[in-house]
Amino acid sequence: MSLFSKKKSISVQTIRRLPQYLRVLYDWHGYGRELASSTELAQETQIPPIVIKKDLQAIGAPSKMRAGFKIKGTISAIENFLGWDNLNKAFLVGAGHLGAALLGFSGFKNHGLEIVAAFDTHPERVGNEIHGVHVYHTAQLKSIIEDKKLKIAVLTVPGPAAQGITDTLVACGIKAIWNFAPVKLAVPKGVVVQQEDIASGLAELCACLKTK
Amino acid sequence: MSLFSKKKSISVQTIRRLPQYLRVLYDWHGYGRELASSTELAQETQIPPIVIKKDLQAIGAPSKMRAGFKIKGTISAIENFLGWDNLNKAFLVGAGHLGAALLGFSGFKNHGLEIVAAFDTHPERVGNEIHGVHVYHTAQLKSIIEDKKLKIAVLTVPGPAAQGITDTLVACGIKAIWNFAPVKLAVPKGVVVQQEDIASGLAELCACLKTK
DNA sequence: GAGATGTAGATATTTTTATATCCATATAAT
DNA sequence: ATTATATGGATATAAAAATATCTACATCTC
Repeated sequence: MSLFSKKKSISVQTIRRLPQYLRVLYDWHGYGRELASSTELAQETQIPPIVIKKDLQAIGAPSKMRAGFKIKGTISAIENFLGWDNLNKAFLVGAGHLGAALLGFSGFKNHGLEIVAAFDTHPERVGNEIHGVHVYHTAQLKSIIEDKKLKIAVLTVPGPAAQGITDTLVACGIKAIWNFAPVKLAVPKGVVVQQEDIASGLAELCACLKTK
Repeated sequence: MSLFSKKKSISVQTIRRLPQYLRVLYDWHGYGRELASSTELAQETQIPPIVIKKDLQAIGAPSKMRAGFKIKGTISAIENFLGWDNLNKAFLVGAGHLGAALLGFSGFKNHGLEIVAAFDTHPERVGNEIHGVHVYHTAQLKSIIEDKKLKIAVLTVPGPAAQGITDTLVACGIKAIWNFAPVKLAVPKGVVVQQEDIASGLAELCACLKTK
């Protein structure tokens, strides 16, 4: 029995469902509710109750046998599991339309992310503030990453620029990249890349339309 | 042996991978290449060659036994499967930051989507053009949907407004909704909703960071 | 207090998806 | 021509995920 026995390898799908639970639980918590059951969560999220039960079980959310799950405790369990209970300092590279949209999304504070800087190469963007976040020139990446101790990069540059920026980020010691460019990034082992591909969702929608 | 035997029920994951193949194939096609193998695609996309082989097999992409897959034919097969070989007229509701970013994304033309109208309620947005697309008031939804024979809705409104707009869209006969609001939409059977949840990807990234 | 009810917990089963293995064959090198 | 090689095709295996089933128990109703 090792210290690593805790690692039950929670499935990716489970992880992707957690934010959905969180949203509903936040809502209910705001109304002063204290307990919620899998079946109630199922009604709200349209996810089968058995799946919810297993997901919450997997991350060790505290529950009461008959009464369901404690809302406050479940929120804490999810936040803790995702590391959303304390803020990671992040920055954004590529302050174009999408970048600006992300900078304007206030919800990240609830998601463990605090975007404290933005970078771009366009002269008309550099030096401005977008939604309260200063835009630096990309040339300053290294110094500011070190200075502000930034950990997570949000990449919203055009596809052709993505790999070049990534190489710079890796050289700066960044270990986590949230990539919105439609490019598969090559990174050394130990660097986590989360690919956000808008086309995948559209493909799903279109395929569903065609077969229907 | 029915006529429906063709329906091999292609997996969602396969569908979500198709756009990745497409991007690489477009690129190679642009260079005048004619043949590509699973292993080559695997190198470029970092997807295991066996998966690629099965995916392309599943949608019936034409191939040559030894030489690999015909790039042109594979592109056609994917485009045809996804219905991306002819444009669907779409519109966008919610011309905020994210909406504007999507309107500025020219790539949709390659993805079977042509956004020909936008809607919003803010007086300062209504009447403007964003990236060449006119912004109408949401009150005009019904008439313009019918007038322009629009089929697909892209929903980029704030969460609280999403369900209300959805009800209107359903009443207008819209059958496909691409939803970027972090809300699970309730729709009648027969209406396809594709949920785009940015928090899921972030959760994946954070969980990956924590367990590493 | 007794029983009905709905819940989490644990386990088992099924389904889906990914991965591996072997084979026939077209191509390229010799 | 001959051989080596890399590929798609087909099948089999493994892994992952979803779903079902059963049990024990806390709460509620009467």
